Amino acid sequence: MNFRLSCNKDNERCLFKKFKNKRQQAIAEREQELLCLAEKLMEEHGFSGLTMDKLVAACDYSKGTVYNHFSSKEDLICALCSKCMTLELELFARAITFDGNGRERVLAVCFAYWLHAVLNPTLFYCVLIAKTPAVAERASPARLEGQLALEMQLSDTCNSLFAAAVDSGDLPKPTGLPFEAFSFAAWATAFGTNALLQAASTSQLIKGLDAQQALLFNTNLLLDGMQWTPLSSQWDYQESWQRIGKELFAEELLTLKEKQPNPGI
Amino acid sequence: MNFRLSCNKDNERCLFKKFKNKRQQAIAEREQELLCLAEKLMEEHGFSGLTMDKLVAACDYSKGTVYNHFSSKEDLICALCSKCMTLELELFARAITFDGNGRERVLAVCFAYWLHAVLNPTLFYCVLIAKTPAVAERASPARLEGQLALEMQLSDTCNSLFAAAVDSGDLPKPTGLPFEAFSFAAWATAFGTNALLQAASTSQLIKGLDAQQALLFNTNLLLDGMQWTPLSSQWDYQESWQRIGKELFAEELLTLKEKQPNPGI
DNA sequence: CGTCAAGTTGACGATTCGTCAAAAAATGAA
DNA sequence: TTCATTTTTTGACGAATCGTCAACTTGACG
Repeated sequence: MNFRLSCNKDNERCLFKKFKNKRQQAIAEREQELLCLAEKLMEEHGFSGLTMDKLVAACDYSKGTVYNHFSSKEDLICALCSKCMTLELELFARAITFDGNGRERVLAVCFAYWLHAVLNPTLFYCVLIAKTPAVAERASPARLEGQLALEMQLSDTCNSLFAAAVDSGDLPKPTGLPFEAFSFAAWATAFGTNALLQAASTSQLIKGLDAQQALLFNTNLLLDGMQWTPLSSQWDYQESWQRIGKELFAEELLTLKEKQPNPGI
Repeated sequence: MNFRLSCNKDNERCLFKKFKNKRQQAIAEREQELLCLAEKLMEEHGFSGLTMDKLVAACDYSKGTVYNHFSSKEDLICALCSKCMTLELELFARAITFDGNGRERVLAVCFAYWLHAVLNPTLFYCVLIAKTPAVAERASPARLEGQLALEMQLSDTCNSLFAAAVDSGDLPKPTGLPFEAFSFAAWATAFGTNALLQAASTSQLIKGLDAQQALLFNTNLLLDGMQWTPLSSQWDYQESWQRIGKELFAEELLTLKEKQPNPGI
């Protein structure tokens, strides 16, 4: 039974929930409502503006009820982190359907990752902070479990792209290391680039670099290093990048333009 | 005068300080003392264990005095972040003296970066957290300025390696982008790898990967992608990595072994 | 010794966190 | 419907934390 719950076929899960107890569903909906509120609070009043007391004041429920959902402030942050990863997962699912070669699909995932980070800077930070011992230590076990499951789904999504590339021969197998090492490298580079660029907007250190350009550039370097064909010298990935934006994320890019009137250099 | 203070010739600065007011120096020393205490508190009681009240209780000074040093808790965290970067700077300075080719020196810097992150996990997290808007917003302007200066010194150190490589012809100039783009890519990859591996030790997601191996592997991929000669296929960088550890960081590696009895796989 | 600037102190009010006994609501049997 | 039982909700409360500030101490200097 436990096993069934943790499987990721949403239909089954929803049916199960609806059948057994509609009460539970109302609770789940309320949780989403609270999470949206929390996100809004964070966006408005900065990070430290997110307070349990404020959340209680902003919603129609009492403190006890809120604490029924989130066992602590840290648990709430982890919940936001999970929400973030769920959104990412959806974007990634769209990204890997991109009509192109394998490398382009990886770029599409990077595009999605970057887009999500820029559109939801607060949530992006939540993921960072949720990894922090202070937070992880105080979150509820159930929440951490859910988080781990999401992480695995995310990395599975990425791994599938690399596995396919190895199968098709576009990407030579690494010697002495599992092919997941490739996948991890790409993830680390994308993550590091996004994180530093987000932080850089604070510190204004790397002014000359456009975020999109930097991520595309860095990823291309890495994939070239893996000798994933076609190499960046043999293919116009700049154009692929544009095409990814147009064909997969037109709507999100529009939202982005509304948010930031001046879109880079 | 202001300019003189912000220059980085330590001698001048120290002399200036000592001459003008020995009182100031006592204060500076006390600040270091408080920072060490704060770090210890964080290590012992987890991240949220670091509390202004606890720091006050642990030291011999009153709350007001502590607040004379750090205008807020966030300011204290930023101070810890600066301490972290200062340590990194020292390690990097040692790294770039490595007796080898240019790529090896970059690896040495990566080695130093990794080593520092593993030896001071709490401080490493401070850097992450200090970038967070919540923290940056509430830190004192002076502190942020110092932090920025340190960041610039760090990136200058890295840039110098890449500039030298471009000059010597080992590294082809990037087309259409400043060569700092290379430096940034390496930084982002190293940062992302370290951060994810630190977090991974929490989430146990990437069990099969050894941290050192992963960082060496990822960096090599990236530098190969840049076509920085000699490529990893033409040179045994695994051996370079070992040599870096032996020749530059023997002492630190010993400390590491004492901390972690089981050194990877 | 007296004066004044600089530095120190810790009590204090304001927030925030998380708990828990009591009240309210939902459930189900008679 | 009625009433007992279980589940959920409530908000007052105590403990911890943050940051302030008026009073106090220190030490430099004439």
